[in-house]
Amino acid sequence: MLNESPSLDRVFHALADSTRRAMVERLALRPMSVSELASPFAMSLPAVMQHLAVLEESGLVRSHKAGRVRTCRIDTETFGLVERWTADCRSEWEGRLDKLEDYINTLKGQQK
Amino acid sequence: MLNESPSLDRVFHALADSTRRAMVERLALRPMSVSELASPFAMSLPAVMQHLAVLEESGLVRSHKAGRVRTCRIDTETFGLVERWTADCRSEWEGRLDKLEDYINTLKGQQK
DNA sequence: ATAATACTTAAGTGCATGCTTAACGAATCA
DNA sequence: TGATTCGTTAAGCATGCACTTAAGTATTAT
Repeated sequence: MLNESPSLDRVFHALADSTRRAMVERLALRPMSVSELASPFAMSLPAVMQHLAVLEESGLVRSHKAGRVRTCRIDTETFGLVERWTADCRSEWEGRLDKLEDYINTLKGQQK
Repeated sequence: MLNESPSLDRVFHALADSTRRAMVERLALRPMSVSELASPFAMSLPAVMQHLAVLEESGLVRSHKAGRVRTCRIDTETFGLVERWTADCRSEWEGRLDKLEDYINTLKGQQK
């Protein structure tokens, strides 16, 4: 706990932008080229490239170039980081609630 | 899909900072006052307050003041937003992989 | 009444982010 | 070969972010 985790910083930051989330959603459907990925967005290609760079640095997306076309795909592994962190938090407070419930049940038991 | 979702923007942005994640982790253990929440961090109280404001605006944390002490607690509901978005993405690409697997199985069937 | 506690507000600073346009590089097509 | 297509690099700009210090305001304790 109290982990600095710069990689979680990068992943959450990458997902904190609706354009980048939409890119991730598109890539969840299937891998695609940069220009196909960019097509629905009302911004310049360089802007899309910068978003793509953020996604790649976070580990959420990988890409490789063949000829003049770069194909991008989701890296499913990095998604696990987010899922794991949220699950850990949840289990922490649910554990706490369970203990509270146990305590209440103990009180009820004593009343009888 | 292709949802703008400013609330997801806010939630992910709130979680994209290790101090704020640590605050969430602390509050997952139990509700606490601002100064207790702030105690492990090597920064000024106003800085902590600003992080708290970001967390509250995202919906991840609620607080109320009694006398001179403000007590903060996690709002578990907003966590669901993150869990739901990631689960939706995952099911999208897993659905795709299932379909690919089906297709491969069909090919195998044809070979026999 | 005084002092200490617990937060709050305001203002300022340096650096990061999300775009833009303009120019360039390299692979494919006619 | 010369023109397109697909992507990349560079520079610049407005805005936002994560702090800081300094100076408040209530509340509670002595």
